[in-house]
Amino acid sequence: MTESPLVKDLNSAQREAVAAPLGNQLVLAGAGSGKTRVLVHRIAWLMEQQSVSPHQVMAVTFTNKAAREMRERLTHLIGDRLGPRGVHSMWVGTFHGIAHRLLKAHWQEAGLSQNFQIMDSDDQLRLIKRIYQTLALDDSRWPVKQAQWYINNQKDEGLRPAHIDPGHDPFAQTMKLVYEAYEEACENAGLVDFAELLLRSHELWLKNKSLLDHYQRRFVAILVDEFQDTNSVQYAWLRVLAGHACAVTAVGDDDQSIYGWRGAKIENIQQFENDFAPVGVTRLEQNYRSTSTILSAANAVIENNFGRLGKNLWTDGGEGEHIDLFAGFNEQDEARYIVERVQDYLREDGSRARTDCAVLYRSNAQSRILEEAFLRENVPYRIYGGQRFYDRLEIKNALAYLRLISSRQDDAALERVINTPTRGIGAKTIESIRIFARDQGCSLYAAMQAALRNKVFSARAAGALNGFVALIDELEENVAQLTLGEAAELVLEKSGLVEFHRKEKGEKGQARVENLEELVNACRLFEPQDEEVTPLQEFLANAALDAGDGQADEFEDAVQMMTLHSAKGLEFPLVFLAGMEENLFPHKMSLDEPGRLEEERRLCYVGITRAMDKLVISYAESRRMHGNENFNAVSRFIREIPQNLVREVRIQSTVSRPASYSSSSATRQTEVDDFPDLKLGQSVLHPVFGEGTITQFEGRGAGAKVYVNFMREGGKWLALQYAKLEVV
DNA sequence: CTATCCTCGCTTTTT
DNA sequence: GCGAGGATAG
Repeated sequence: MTESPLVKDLNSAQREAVAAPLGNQLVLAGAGSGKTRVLVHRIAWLMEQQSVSPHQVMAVTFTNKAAREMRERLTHLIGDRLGPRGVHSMWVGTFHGIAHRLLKAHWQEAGLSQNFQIMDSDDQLRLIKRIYQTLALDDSRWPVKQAQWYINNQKDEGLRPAHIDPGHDPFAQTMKLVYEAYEEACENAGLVDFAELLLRSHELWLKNKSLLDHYQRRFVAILVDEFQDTNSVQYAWLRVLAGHACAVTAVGDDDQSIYGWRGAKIENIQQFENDFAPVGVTRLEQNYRSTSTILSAANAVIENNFGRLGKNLWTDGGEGEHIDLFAGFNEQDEARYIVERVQDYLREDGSRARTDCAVLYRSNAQSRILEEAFLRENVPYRIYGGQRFYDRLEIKNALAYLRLISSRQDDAALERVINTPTRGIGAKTIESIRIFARDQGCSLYAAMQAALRNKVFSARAAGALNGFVALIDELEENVAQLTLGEAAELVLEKSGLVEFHRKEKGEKGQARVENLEELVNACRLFEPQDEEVTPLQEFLANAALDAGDGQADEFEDAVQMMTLHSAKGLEFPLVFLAGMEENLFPHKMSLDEPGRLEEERRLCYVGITRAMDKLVISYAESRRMHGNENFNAVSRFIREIPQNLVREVRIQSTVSRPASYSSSSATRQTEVDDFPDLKLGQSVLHPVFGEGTITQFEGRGAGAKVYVNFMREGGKWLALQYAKLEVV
């Protein structure tokens, strides 16, 4: 093996992966095993030892964040050897970003219009809704969401309407019809959805051999991150591009495949070994993140899955602390405990930060209770995920104005803003424009102008429409001479969007105005890379492909809250896994199929392996779900963790949990036997009535009642079994 | 056109 | 139980 300074600080497995000969490589990289490090070093090594030049390298990731990180680390490691364009001489990006780049360069060959726009899933849904109207389809029989799901799935599998044989299945027949109409509408409006980017560029290569040949010659080395998340088109795309001569390095972890539900195929890892043979395989199993206690728990849980490629994480670090397990009386109790643990953790050592703590949960709905608990104790928190910046209503409206200015054919954009803010163009007027456009086979904007010329509208509607056309024309004229930031500011002012949201009552309007200001700011900071298109066009494409997360309050020291899915790839010294109950995690939708249950288990594995020093697992014995009280059993995943690693935490400062369960009975009921912490004169907290004092007792066991004198609400009798009293 | 009521749905999410 | 989006009345 060549001794290069590049591989000096790597362990032997990493070194083997980095310095493997120029050929196809599969790197099975466990959680926290230095996977990105290996990818970056592999690129450097190929350049140094195999004289691969930067522009012969393509590195593909799934998220913009991962692509950004890779670029940064490459610049850090070999920035001085990358030439004048730095890291931009390589193609480093997401599957979608790279496909977009190809389509922009070869729009003619791909059969697209020159200024095609990328449509996000929201626009896509609106478009399909409109198609439902033209086809007069019943959306209660065939939900629109399902049609969207269907279309995206077909595209992810590489299928066009022509490939689909619906047989006698009325659902498939209808969906095929929608899919066909949808394609036509996209074509006419110059719109391309996410899946289309990949499918279209894949087809481009297949039908244009000389173009494919060009790229196959160009790329000598292709590296793919998170290979277990690739779907069918992505895999096919890669296989075509790589051809027979290119060296592909695929890095992935079958145990961390958690996106099967959106088309990712773990099988692609095994498939890779066949299709790209000969393939060298290396395993990265040494973990640099977690204590051995945490790793043992993770290994034990994932062990229960079948058909794994096999991998066992180990560390030469210490054992660390036990995993704590807390049983909350209900979800409020659980949330309160978590907040308390965070406060203790910070109090123990002044150098610790709130960002060191993360609360992970299975579904977004769980965040509210946790949020309230943090809010009550004035602990700053930040929720990741949820609505993304560019998905916010006000931002989408603003972008739609910019899109319309940049492309008049963009019907989706026109529909969004023609009457936002309201300017007296009603549903009827818009409908007649739609009909006109359909008859003429032109864009809505063109139809509107033609209809105005033919004077088909009432004086009022015509006035409003003329105003709108004048506005868009005026904006376009001015925007051409301004910087992007100034242009955005002008558009927001003149369109009346800022004014519209300023007048909105409540804090919501305020927040929206602030978001719009943030958008102007993003425009100001935007640095165009591409000289082929206008900065505005480039910005719009970027906005469509970028979640734009991490906008506000990024630097505030706050506890991190997120779903298990969004935690993938991150690490925290202190991790809470909340809501570890059957039906919630594993989710009840995943219980019937073994494959889906295994995916839940992998999700649990991902969660456990996020923790560096300390893991706290919790569940609630009673939980309100969709308005009903549920008594869920303890998650099977908890039972899969060896007992000796776990310390059960008893409740100290709260109402005791119900003393006994009759575990034999199928429908388990909470039985209240006694509440040792409750006595006369005790101060208690009620979730609705607030703070009060116990002044009387009545009854025992399940029928026990207390009389509480509330500070705000006065005295009330409460059934202990139902009232969620907390000792203060 | 806007305000309000009502219904619906409800796992995970990137691009 | 809660929030979003659609339908309906004003």
